[in-house]
Amino acid sequence: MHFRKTTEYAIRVMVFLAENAGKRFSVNALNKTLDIPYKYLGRLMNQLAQKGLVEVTQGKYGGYLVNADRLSEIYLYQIVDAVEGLQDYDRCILGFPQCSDENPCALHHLWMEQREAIKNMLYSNSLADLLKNNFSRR
Amino acid sequence: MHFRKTTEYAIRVMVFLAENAGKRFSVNALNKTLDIPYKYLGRLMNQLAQKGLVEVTQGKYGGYLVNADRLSEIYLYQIVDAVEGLQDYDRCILGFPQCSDENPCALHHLWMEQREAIKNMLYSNSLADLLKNNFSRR
DNA sequence: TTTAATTACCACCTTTCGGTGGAATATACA
DNA sequence: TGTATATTCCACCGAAAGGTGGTAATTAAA
Ligand code: SF4
Ligand code: SF4
Repeated sequence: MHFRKTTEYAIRVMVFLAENAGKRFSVNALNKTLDIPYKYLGRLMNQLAQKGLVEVTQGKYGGYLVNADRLSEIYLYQIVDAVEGLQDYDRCILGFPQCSDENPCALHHLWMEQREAIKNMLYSNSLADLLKNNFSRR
Repeated sequence: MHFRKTTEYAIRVMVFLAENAGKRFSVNALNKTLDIPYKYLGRLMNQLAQKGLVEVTQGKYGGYLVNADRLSEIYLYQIVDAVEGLQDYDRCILGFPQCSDENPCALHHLWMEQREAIKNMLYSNSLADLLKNNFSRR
């Protein structure tokens, strides 16, 4: 029960860029401060740029940044979605075809409760919320 | 964010055996009703048996079972522990070395809340609880 | 216009997880 | 004692995730 390593990397980077909103960082710089493998990070940043979560400038003195005025528009679920997709959050633990809220297996309620809590956390917190330590929970 | 497939398999089997407590099932029988690859399931059952979560009898008419009077002793965390270990549940999402409850990153509180909720769910529900739909949550 | 710093792209390697095949061993019972 | 039905064990296969290397394209500025 965990996020993929790549997802952790992505969150790490995004939180860092949010804390330094407006400043531009090269992969090299990010690699040094964030302890994520250089080449892998490069690929990841490219992905995040293509999904529109960070702005990129190429060439010398180029790099990645997230603008301060976008912090409240970028939610955690978008970061997760960009790297590992959101499918798993609607998939069931036992995967029986016949099941539903009306015809649940022994774990249904227990499991749904946790899943919904996590989904809710991802959907209700933007980067701005994180920085404010303004954690909305419900 | 998901359990390993193997963990799902394990929970599936254990819940099934709990629902049919006392009855013995061969891998073949389990494979047919639970839709888990035959050989892989065989290996998994062996693991569960070695961890003491199921009783096994070898040879003809042999198979696996869980006794009715053990249902209240077998907790979800034991099943998870038996197949994927519990390490991930104490590992942090960002993995910075300097962090703690006193010196948290922007995600700390948010993340800990979910992690603890899941751990609590695993630690406070036995197979007997599942069957009773008697979900203790705190 | 050349150079240095940087992203973009593509192919490949490694590790881990899920899955398979086959033979050895155990056991009930005819 | 022989046979059928099981588990057990070991080695291997395949797919997916994580990670690396090399080179082309892009850009600022000397
Ligand atoms: S009842 Fe719920 S938890 Fe159980 S298998 Fe169906 S969707 Fe999954
Ligand atoms: S502060 Fe908490 S969430 Fe953040 S890196 Fe440390 S342990 Fe993880």
